[in-house]
Amino acid sequence: MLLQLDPSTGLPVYRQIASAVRRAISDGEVSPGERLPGARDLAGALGVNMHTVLRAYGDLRDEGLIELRRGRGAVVRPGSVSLAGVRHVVIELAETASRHGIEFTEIVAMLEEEMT
Amino acid sequence: MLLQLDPSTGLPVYRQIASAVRRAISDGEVSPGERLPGARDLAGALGVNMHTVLRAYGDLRDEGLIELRRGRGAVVRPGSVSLAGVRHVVIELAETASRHGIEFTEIVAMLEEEMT
DNA sequence: ACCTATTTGTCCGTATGTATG
DNA sequence: CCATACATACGGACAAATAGG
Repeated sequence: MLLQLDPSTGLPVYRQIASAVRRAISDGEVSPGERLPGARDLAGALGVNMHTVLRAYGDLRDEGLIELRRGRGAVVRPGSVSLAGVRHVVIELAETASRHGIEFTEIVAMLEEEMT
Repeated sequence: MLLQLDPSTGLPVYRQIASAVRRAISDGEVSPGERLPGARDLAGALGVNMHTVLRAYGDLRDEGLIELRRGRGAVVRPGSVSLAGVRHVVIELAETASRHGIEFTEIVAMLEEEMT
């Protein structure tokens, strides 16, 4: 799993890490059951603090993509492939909407039409 | 405004037309106030029936992107640039969700987290 | 202001394919 | 396998809006 940060985007580092992991799961670079790199290792490789990586991992856990247990590290959960792909587009939509100043309720209305 | 159909996708022609027009608006190839090609002309150029184009135009009108009046044709509405961009991502999300079998309510929950 | 020809979307119906029960 | 419903695409006729003289 190759991971790259881009300082020019202005996006928080922990979000960039989470996005990169989501993409890796969605693209099948890491499969359910596999372990992600340990927080210390990844932090060292990226040149950031361990807690920054852990914040990203925590978000991914809250989204249901990975399991996080002391001693075992971060393990990709079954079903995460679909979730990661969808989550990626959800985030893209949220960013697009806020960029254009469109409200959440309006987005939901548009989505409801489209998903009928 | 150049428009191209792809028969291999299996997507309904009227949807392909609507998508292409949305992208053209979003990319600034046509600006608010400008006229879209008449339904007969565009249909002739694409080799489809006039009503197929009109169905696409009707959908775009329902989305608030264009105005449709007989005698005058289809005119791009102000504010359509933002709307077109957002709508494009909304459709992408709807397709991704259905492909992965994820329900509308679940998508809304994910979106709410993200847009807070 | 008037008339008329043209442009253009709207409304009627029809055929075909594709799920659905 | 059949019937039903639905969506897609096409065709012809119609009426509103527009443009030119």
